[in-house]
Parts: sequence; structure tokens; C-alpha cells
Amino acid sequence: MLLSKSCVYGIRASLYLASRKEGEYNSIKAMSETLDISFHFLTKILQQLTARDLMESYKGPNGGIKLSQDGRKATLLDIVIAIDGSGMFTECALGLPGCGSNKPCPLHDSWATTRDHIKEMLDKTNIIEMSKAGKAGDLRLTDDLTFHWE
Amino acid sequence: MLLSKSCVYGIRASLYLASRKEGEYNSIKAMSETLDISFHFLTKILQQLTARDLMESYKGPNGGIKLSQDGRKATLLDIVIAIDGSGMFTECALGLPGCGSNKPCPLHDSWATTRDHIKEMLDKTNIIEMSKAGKAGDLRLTDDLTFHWE
DNA sequence: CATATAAAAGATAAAATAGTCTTAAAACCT
DNA sequence: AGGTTTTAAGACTATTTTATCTTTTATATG
Repeated sequence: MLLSKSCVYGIRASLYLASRKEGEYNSIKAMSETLDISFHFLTKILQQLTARDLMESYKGPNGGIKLSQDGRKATLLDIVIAIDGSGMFTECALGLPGCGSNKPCPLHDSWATTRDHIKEMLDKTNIIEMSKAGKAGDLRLTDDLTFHWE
Repeated sequence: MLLSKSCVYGIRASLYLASRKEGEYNSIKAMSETLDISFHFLTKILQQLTARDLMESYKGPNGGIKLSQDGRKATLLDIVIAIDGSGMFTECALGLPGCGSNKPCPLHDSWATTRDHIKEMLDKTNIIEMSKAGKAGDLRLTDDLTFHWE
């Protein structure tokens, strides 16, 4: 799999938040139910994004989580790196530590191209734009058809 | 990570075998030492490739493993699918089961393009050609610099 | 036939990832 | 101050992936 499950959850949550009113805190519980993601697990993932200043959280009644100003500018690439790390964009496709331009592995060059392609795809659109396109096209964000953008 | 460790081991083993004399059985033990992969683990991975008729094995003294005729025509894509399955080329990037052209997720189209790009990269060159290029260019197949093509 | 060699197969263990449950801390409200 | 809401943090469990160890099976050879 290209992205870990944690990463996918982080992306879905980000798109969800991106579609919500700017600046307002959103209940993680409600989001976990809407997106059908385990509440505690989602909380942990969001904590990682908060730690990287892509999100901001607030405790207590009417608390919740929202995209930070940085988060609103973020692309999927930022989310992926925040959760899965940058390994996939820096490491050799065969996981060979010494692999580099002076002693490359057989995949080195074609992987560099492919990796750039993946990176570009993830970095092309920011999550606010993606959520707008999601709303406009009534795109899927859950397994079933229960989800509706707002 | 794009490829599982098992898959990477399978690829490295395939390239190793592709560089060896056609038709001859190669000791898995020797290969595991040369490539610095756990012998028993490598054996299991090779069993998967043998089960898919990409390789043939032979027990007993002077036994070992070799690429089958099909295996000699195989590309990295064949190895990847044999070990990691075809999921990465069929499934939604967000893992949403219902995702498809009628109700796509926000990544559906760009992932389709990227996925095709990855697939093309893996399917471009067969492993015999790759091993020839590996030998010609003295390319890396191990962590350190101990490996030499033959 | 006995023994050695090498892969196959199975059992077990370790590590990473995914997921759950409980307690703590912060913020709010009366 | 006391109780409630909601995120944070920690402990614990489950699953998957990776790795190791042991036993079995097939083959060769003296």
C-alpha cells in the first residue's frame, strides 16, 4: 500500500475539516462517527497533525479541532509527511541505505522519476481546494454513501 | 513504503538469479548470504514465486532455484503482484471499497494516473534486461559494496 | 541402503502497525 | 467549588509483517 491507514485517516479528516467553516472547532467524536473511524485512533492521528501545527485543538465543552492557518495551506503531501514521514520521498525503492547517484540500485533513476510524479500529485492541490472540489462533485469520503459535504 | 520488504527481497533475488547462467539451479543459502537476506525468510518468498511459476526449484545435493521460462520474461510488476498482490493497482488510494468512476473519492483520477505511471515503470523492463544493465553499470544490489554481478 | 544435501513446510517469536480502553488535564457552566 | 464536556496521554490488546528455528521431504551419492 502506498499510504498507511493512519495516513489515509489523516487525509480524510483533513478534507473533512477543510470543508467546515473556517476557524471553528469541530468535535472529533462527531467527525469519527461521520467518517466511520475509531474515535481514539483518530484522536491520536490528529494529535500528530496538531504537533506539526497543521491543526489546532481546544479542550472542554464546544472544544474540538480545526485546521490551523498553515493547515489550510497544506497539501496532501504535507499530511503524508506529517504522518508517514518523508521516507518514501527520500529512500531507495529497494531500501538499500547506500543507494545514491554514485552507486545506484537498478531502480534508482526510474524510481526518482516515479517518486517525483507521486510527490507532484500529492502536492498539486491544497486540501481546501480539494474539499471544494469534493463538495462540488459530491465525491466519496467514506465506505458507504452516508457522507455529505457541507 | 511502496513495496513490502518481502517484495524487495523477491526483486533482489530475481535480479540475482537473472544474472546467473540460464537453466542452472542456484543455492538459496549462497544467495541469501550474498544478498544478506535471512535464509529461511528468503526461502519462503521464493516459494511464493515458485508457486506462481516464476521460478523452479530442485531439492537435494546441487539443488536450488532458478528462473523458469516465464520468470525469465517477467518484469518487476510480475514479481510485485506475485508477492504484494495486485491491490496497489486496483484499490482506491484511500482504501474506500465503493470508490469507482460513478462515485469516486477526491484522489480517484490523479491516483489512477499515478498508479499507471508506477505500473508502467515496473513493467517497462524485464528482469533479464535489468540484470544485464545492472552488470554493465555495476549497480547496487546490497547495502554494502560486497556484491558483484557475474 | 545409509548418509548427506538442499528445499518445503510448520511452529514459534519479534517487531511494527492498528485499534481499544482507561485515566488525566483543560475548559466550561452553574 | 463541583460537575460536565472534550482533547491528551498512557496502558493495553489485536493483527500483520518480518524473522527465526525445527522438522519433513526429495534427491544424490558412496
